[in-house]
Amino acid sequence: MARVIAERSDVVPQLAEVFRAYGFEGASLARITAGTGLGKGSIYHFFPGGKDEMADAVLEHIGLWFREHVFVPLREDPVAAAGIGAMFDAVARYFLSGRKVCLVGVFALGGERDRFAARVGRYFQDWIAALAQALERGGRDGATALALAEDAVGAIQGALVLARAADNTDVFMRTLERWRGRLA
Amino acid sequence: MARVIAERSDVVPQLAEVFRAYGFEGASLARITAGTGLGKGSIYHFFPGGKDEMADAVLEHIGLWFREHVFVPLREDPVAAAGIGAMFDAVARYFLSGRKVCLVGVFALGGERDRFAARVGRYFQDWIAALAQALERGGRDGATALALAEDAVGAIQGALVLARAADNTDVFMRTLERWRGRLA
DNA sequence: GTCTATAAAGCGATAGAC
DNA sequence: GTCTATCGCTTTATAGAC
Repeated sequence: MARVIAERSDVVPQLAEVFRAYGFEGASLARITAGTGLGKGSIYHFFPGGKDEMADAVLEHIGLWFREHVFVPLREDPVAAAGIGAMFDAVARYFLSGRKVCLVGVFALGGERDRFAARVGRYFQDWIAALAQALERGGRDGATALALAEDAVGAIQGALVLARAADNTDVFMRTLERWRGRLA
Repeated sequence: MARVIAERSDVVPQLAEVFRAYGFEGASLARITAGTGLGKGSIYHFFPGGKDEMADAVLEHIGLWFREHVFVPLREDPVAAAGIGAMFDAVARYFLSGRKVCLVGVFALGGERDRFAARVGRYFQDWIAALAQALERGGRDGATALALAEDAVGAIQGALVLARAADNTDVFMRTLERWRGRLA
């Protein structure tokens, strides 16, 4: 009988979806084995530290994705406005236009914050800093750039809350387009 | 030995703090009895429907508070700008300047959304509608008023996420003041 | 690397005495 | 209205065969 041998890196995105769907406390081993298709034995082979290590790996994976697709373009695109445009495109794509929720935001609001404080804090801090730097390169003064960056990143998180509350992604896309305009 | 007899209405705010601190799944009966100082027997006497009924009572309690202190001033203050100012004051007070998280937002992002969809959806819908109406009374056209209301309510939710992620309430108060200015 | 079996603890909820 | 004792189930995590 043929069988597929998994790697740790294959499991992380699947774990991310389980944590996103149920939260940290709600992501039971039963749901994790269902979502990954692996038995407990395999899961604990990859993550001997249990759920904490799984969630940590997921947060690291998300951090890397944002670094590559959002923070780096913001910091390094020679045309600052193009980097900002890339950010909005990447965000719309990543959150599936508002259907998918931000796991870092979920962890920030929940009791998991303290446990994962370092990664959660750094994610937003890096995002705001990268956007502020791009806005400054685009010609704004430092204080305005920082305020706008804080507002835009917060607005994206807030729009995800509203979209999920209303079960309607339109509010997320409308918010994204309004902020695209404000930052242009 | 003297002992205090509790009423259902005394317990609801304490339950709110437990749900806020641990989320719905994380709010175990053990934490609930610790947070309320009541045994399981008393808790189930007040809420025979268990945790679902407790959370529902908490959401209703929050809804009533916002209706009284936020939505009504927005809709009925003869000076629209004064109603909007009252909203920002009430919000800063309610969320303890960003130290306290929005339970409705937590439920919206988590797996609890579907279970409490009606209350969660209505909370934000009513808030946005009341603010948009006040902005329109203040002289904005309908489309602008709605867009601004959506942005402001989303910004408040997003700022709570950022404040808790950074463990720093300043970002919440800064956001509130910027939006107070934008809506003035 | 994968699985099943199992342990020990915690879970939500109920029953019944007071 | 409050409590303790208890039920049955699920939880995380481990052990050990393959």
